[in-house]
Amino acid sequence: MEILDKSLNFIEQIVTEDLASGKHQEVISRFPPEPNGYLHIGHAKSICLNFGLPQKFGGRCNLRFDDTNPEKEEMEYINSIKEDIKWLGFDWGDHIYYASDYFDQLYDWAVLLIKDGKSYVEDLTAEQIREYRGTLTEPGKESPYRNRTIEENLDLFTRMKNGEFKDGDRVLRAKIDMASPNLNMRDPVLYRIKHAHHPRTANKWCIYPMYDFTHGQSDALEHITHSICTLEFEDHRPLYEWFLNNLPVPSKPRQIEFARLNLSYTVMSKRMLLRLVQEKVVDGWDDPRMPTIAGIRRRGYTPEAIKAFADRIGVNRMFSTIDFALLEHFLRDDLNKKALRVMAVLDPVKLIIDNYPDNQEEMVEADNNPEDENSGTRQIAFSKELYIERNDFMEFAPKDFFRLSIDKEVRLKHAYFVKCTHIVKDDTGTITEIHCTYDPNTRSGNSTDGRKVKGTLHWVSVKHAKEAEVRLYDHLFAQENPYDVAEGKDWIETVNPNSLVKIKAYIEPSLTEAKPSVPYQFLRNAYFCVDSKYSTPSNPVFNRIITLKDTWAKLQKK
RNA sequence: UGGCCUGUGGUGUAAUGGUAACACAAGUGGUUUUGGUCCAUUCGUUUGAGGUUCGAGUCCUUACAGGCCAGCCA
Repeated sequence: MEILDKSLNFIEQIVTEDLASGKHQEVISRFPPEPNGYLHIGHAKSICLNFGLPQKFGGRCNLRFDDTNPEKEEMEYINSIKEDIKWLGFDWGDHIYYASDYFDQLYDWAVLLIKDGKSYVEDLTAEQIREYRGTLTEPGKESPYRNRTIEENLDLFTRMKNGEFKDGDRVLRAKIDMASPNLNMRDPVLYRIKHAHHPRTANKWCIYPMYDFTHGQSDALEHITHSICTLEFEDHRPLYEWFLNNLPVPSKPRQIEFARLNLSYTVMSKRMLLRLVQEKVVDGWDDPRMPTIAGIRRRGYTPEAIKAFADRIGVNRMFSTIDFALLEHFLRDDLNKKALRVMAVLDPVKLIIDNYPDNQEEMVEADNNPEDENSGTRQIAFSKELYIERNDFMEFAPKDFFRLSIDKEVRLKHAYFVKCTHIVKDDTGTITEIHCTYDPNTRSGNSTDGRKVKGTLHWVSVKHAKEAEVRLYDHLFAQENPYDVAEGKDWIETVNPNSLVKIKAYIEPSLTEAKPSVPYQFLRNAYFCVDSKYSTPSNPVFNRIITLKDTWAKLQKK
């Protein structure tokens, strides 16, 4: 067990107590996704928790697909989920399971419940069941079929399994308490008829167990010690325990609920994410704007940043919404350490050094990452004509503008000091050329006479630069809380229309060899990575992972 | 007008009956060959009321606020 230098969250405290009391020798958790969509950053929180516990206290975490609803589940999702968990850096070893592995056992237990007089076949329609269920404030009433004989129930349930009835004709229900203030205890449905092809059991079954009848027993079969789920299952805990207490299960797991992750400027509901995909608001589940693991991976987020984030936000039972800026902080923190610094100009304007020899070019040395002394240096071509960022020049500059202006001197990163002499504009008044002179004695970026400059600009050599498509991303939703929409309005209208802007940029030549998942810092601008889906050597595409903090932009807004 | 759960800076998380701490955000200074990084600094008596106690963010009562539940979804 590793040394715990940090206070324990409430679940870790429970685990610590269970280990200390001898109730358990190790912690066995499980991550139980339903393969009906892609995993998102909210799942990442759960994955870090469930896989983190055994890493910290000893034990293991099973991966278990909760595949009890064949109408919504697909192999594509199973595969993506496995890939995403691995990418985050977690390993389930041999412990991969499927709820469908337990369908036979579950069926036997359903029969046992019938024999014990604790469950019955229901003939009422779905709508009638709803009417009989009562409301939040009124008790339900018992079904006329509630007191069928055991023999009749057995016969009917067997015939349900044998496919003698159509979808929806009958269900199997537990016989608990129609007057319970907890709706989940008002004779919950255990099995429903679905003549559907299942991704794993194919056409073996036409009846499928409900979540409630599956989850706890699956946990018990796997000897899960702590079954961690989100808060909305809190009301299901009495039912979870009812099954464990009324069935001869091999172990008694404990369900513990925690609050799911909410993040500002995004949504975490699989239903909503699916709609964004289906209506092509985004470019698939792995669109770099999506909060899915696949999306943020393609965007260039790192597993380390996500894990540091998950660690910081903690685990509790309070409803809260985390500031997206906190996730961005951990991203920047990690990228700052790793990203190679390169130069690229996203909104170019030509800078011409009039006193630099026409056909001369020279190589200047650039450090790859000042945060990493082992990252080395590279050579960059410098010449008479360069591109710099349009917003690094201002014709009429305020005194706190450190960049280039007429008669002002700045440093070209890794190269020379240049001083602007004049500019050239076209008919519309747009600047087309910025003319400068350079000081040959400032090579590598420092003066010999002690002269200082306030500003340092990045640049690329016109002659040597390559073109690339650059995709600039912003929050997928324009408002902090996408759920906050006026009555009658559709949440999809809150999607940020500027969440993706594609531009053409000039990059330094070394970047044509960039590989996906390797982060770069385009100096003074943002972190980028090659897009794994669309980038090719001849047409490189870069995704903006996240901007650098920009104090100047902040000042300008005032 | 049922049941269950939760209330600590702007945001999120600690403090396990004994000096309210940390991170993010925001602001202000400093350093800097990235207006990045880094460093320093400012910002809350814990939802309200009552109670127990030498002592309460922590325990009790109550009010208020927020969340979840009436799928043959999970």
